[in-house]
Amino acid sequence: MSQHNKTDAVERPVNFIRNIINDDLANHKYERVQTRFPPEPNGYLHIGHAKSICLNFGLAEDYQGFCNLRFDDTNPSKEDLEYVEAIQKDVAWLGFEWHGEPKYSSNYFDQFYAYAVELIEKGLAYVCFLNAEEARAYRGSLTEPGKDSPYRNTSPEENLALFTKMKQGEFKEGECVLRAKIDMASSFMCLRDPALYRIRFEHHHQTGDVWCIYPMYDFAHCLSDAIEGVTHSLCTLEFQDNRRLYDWVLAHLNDFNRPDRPHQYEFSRLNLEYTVMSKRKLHQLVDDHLVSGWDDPRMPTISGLRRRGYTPASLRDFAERIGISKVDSMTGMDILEAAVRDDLNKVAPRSMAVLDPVKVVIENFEGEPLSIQAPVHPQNEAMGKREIFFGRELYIDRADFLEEAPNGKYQRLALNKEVRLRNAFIVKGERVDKDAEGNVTTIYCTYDPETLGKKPADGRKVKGVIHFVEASKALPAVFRIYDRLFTVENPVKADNFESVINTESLVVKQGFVEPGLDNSDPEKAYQFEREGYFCRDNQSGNIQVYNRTVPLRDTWSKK
RNA sequence: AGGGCUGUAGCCAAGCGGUAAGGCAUCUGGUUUUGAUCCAGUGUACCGCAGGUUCGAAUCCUGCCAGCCCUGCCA
Repeated sequence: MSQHNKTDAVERPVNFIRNIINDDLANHKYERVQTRFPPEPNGYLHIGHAKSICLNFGLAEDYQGFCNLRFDDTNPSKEDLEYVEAIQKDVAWLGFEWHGEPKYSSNYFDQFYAYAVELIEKGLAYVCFLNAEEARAYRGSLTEPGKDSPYRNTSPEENLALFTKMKQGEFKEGECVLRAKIDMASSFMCLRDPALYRIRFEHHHQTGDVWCIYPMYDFAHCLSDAIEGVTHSLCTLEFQDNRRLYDWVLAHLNDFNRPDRPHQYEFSRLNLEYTVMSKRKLHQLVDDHLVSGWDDPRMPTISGLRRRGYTPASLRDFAERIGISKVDSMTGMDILEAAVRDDLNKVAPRSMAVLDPVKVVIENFEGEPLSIQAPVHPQNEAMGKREIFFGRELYIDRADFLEEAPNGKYQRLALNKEVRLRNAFIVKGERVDKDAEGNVTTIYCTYDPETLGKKPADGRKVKGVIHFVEASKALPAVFRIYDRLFTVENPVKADNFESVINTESLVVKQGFVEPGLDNSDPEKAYQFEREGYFCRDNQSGNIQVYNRTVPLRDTWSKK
């Protein structure tokens, strides 16, 4: 019990929130840690949510507390069951377990109502009949104080009666709201008598039609935290001002005016280069058919990244690498890509695929294709062997052949030059056939039969290695090569963000894979050697369709 | 005089008065049947700027500059 820290050897990087928690525990402000991940079910989760999920659930794990999954469902006009289901799936896929059943803010609607009544009784809330435009005018501006609503001094008794009528549906939508009575001159705009409840005759996905008044975020969120016993309520920077309202509400309710009530802390949201993170923009991409859906592999959504081939481990590692702070930052894709490569390099079986095939004929090879046992992972023998073939007709990638080697650094196939075929023999380019346009149609080679699994006996050096597939056994396959969705680092800054979409963010290629991939599983990662990490598309059915997750690191083509 | 925040290497990010961690990227060697991996090495960071306090400041104080957020009956 002496340490509130780790349960295992995993050391997570420190951040200011951990420092706060450590202090709180040391000072006995709390004796436990409880967090929550509180998505609004109005869209799919993206990698920015993954950062928050890893933070909240990670803290709960490390401090042996727990973390609730709570749907912040206070606005029935924007929310949908489709999203609550998708969100649960994504959180679970990331590998986190929420505490007990999923929670909903709507579970607490009765309690919210009772707390609203308490505020009214204390003369701290009133029913206001100013319409939306009037309320805006009364609010003042950033530099001028607002004016008190004419309904501000209604008696608690009268307000109670009015609020009851609101609940009973006796007023029209927009006719009135319940407001907190705070300070119309506050420099925090959110403290200028904020609305607590509004009228919405709307069907709610959890509570059906029992309510026609719905609480606002600022009222519902702090109360949900307090009701659940959350200790550290973590959110993003734009809620910094709202913290004053969060504190005000809890401070004025008898149940929660205690030192161990929840406290809110804000960290900066994730911004990733060459993509967008706001739900509005993501919705726009989907609705305008700029992508195939929420799970388009180019989307920064968790479902998109999953379909792209990202693993839960890689996303969690990414979250750890970028850390938590309060700086407005723009994170580079390189960190995300480094995280997947690190994971996939360790776990992905190796295979060979030719994405842009050109035929090779081995002139001195006769007979049936030869079976060869190749390692599934050259650095991990425990992963076993796989069967590949070598024969008279092969495919290699067009990019791996030039009639004439351009310089001494060139390590691929050329006429009169030797190169090793990965996992097989050394071959030498002899001559080519071309079509009318001058494109190479067939490369004729000879192979050295003494070089399977060994270097040439005469000691000659053959530096290059290229990959191939044997033609008669190869499986036709489609490859989807993905690139960044936008052409600029920060699409939000563009005048029209649709004009800055990368038209080459998806390039489809037709080629071949090894026969062993016949029944590869969707979403399972493979390394196609020298090409990158790919996974079978989860919607491709019986056709071999592979999505490129990320190419291999390339320190050579840039030179 | 509106308020709330933030400014540490190309990008993330530790540091909380004792003289700048780490990751990514970069570069250089070595190993290698993936120009990958792996291994070793590699950074003069005016710690936003200017003053001040101190034996000593990225860390404390003052002023300035820059960026982000706040006037939904959205979250």
